[in-house]
Amino acid sequence: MAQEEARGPSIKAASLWGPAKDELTQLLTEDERAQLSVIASIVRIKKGAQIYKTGDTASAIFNIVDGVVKSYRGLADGTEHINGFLFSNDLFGLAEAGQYVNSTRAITNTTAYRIPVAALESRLRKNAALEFHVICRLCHDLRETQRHAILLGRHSALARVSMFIQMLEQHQAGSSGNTNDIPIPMSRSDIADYVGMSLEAVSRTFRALAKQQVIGLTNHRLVRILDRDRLETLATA
Amino acid sequence: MAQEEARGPSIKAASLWGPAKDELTQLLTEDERAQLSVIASIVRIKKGAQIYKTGDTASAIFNIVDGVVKSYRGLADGTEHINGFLFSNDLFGLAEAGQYVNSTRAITNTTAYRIPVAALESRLRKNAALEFHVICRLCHDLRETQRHAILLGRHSALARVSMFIQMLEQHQAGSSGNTNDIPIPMSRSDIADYVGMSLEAVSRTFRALAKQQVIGLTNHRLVRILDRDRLETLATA
DNA sequence: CGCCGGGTTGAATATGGTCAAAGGCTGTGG
DNA sequence: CCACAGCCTTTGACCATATTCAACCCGGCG
Repeated sequence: MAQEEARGPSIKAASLWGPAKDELTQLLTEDERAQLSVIASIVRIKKGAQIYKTGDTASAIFNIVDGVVKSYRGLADGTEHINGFLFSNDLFGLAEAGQYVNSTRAITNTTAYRIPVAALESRLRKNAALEFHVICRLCHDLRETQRHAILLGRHSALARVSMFIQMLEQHQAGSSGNTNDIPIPMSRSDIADYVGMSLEAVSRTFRALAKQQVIGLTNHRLVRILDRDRLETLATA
Repeated sequence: MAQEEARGPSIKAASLWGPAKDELTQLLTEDERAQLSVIASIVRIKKGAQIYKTGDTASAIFNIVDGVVKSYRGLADGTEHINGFLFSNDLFGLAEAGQYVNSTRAITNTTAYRIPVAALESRLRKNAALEFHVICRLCHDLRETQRHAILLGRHSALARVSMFIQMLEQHQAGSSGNTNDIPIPMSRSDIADYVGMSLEAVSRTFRALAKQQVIGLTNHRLVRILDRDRLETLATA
């Protein structure tokens, strides 16, 4: 199939009431994407650059075209908790009382739509259909955050890392053709801050999975799934 | 002040763009509450009763009038992960592909509005203002789930339980007058499944906090905060 | 070619999990 | 009204696991 043209902001999510599908569906109509294009601007963020930080005035939300972003919060004890990794078609910029809740930083070079909240809010208040699509997306994010909480609640390191790999795999399956090769754009340290373990434990667990022939590690940034069934067992049990 | 009359479904949340407040604000107008009353019915759920379980056909969402509900998922290894505890003015019944994502069970006797999704969706599609309020509430839930994930990411038992007590305190501050006495409606086992520790560890940690004079434990279902500063320190550091 | 940041590995330690048993509250039935 | 039974909670001892601290390795980049 032909590559989808860049027609404006794109938001995908699993359906709330429709039939179960593996693929996420585009929530926005052509018309909505065009409307949003008018109020949006494209921004390019260099790898490693911070986009905004907790407490900044929340003037816009972002919709990723391409790249990977981490959403995180600095904790009082100096550590960093990563809420989630954001990919194409994701939306970020959640605010509370006019301020961003989390900090965000580009993990790879990233292109995104920047949509000012004022303009967005006025569009939303007039357009019930568009709002409904935003609701669908928020439900999707809520489910994903709940899955993250389940991951963090697991007691075994193998279970956590296995779940993490599965989540990356799903994201990969959605955006490109199904392969067993999963690129790992983030560092071990970022993974550690996401799964709630020390970076050494993450490293050890990856190696343990490789030794058990569950995954292959050609280099630290590429995982090949060798035994999907066993990965599933480790992740769920 | 006089007790608010029961005029129909009630949804509260922290504001997205307004000024920071301690109290949550009522999102629905009198008119919206009246509209929702028409399509909603009141249900009473006995303590300990399951409301629905993961995979059930999602025919309605619920809005708690009074009582406490736990939202949880049974895991493959037989353990139970609790996503959150739900109180007055909370909304629950999140679905994916027409099925409930989580299971829910009443912890105390509970009264709630039951709102069929079909009727709700048709109202939403016609009423942009109502939809906007739902969006606000979903953002609120998202932030709360993110806080839960932060709690689960903390490595120390004292930090987790301290954060948990703070969360209960906030909920208490919102619904009744500010006192230092916090009723604990859920069992140690439920707390354990929420904070990701064994129930024994939860019990030990409560006792440790009591021994350090941070909290007082008149009985296992009532916590009195003795040293709020120290609790804050333990929770954040 | 050598440096530097991220990744891996190792050993000692601490923390919470697990197993086991006793204590206390509640609700029920005599 | 009291006694008992069952469940939840607490406590203790031991053990498994991940953290910590530290050294080393590797790969990429100047």
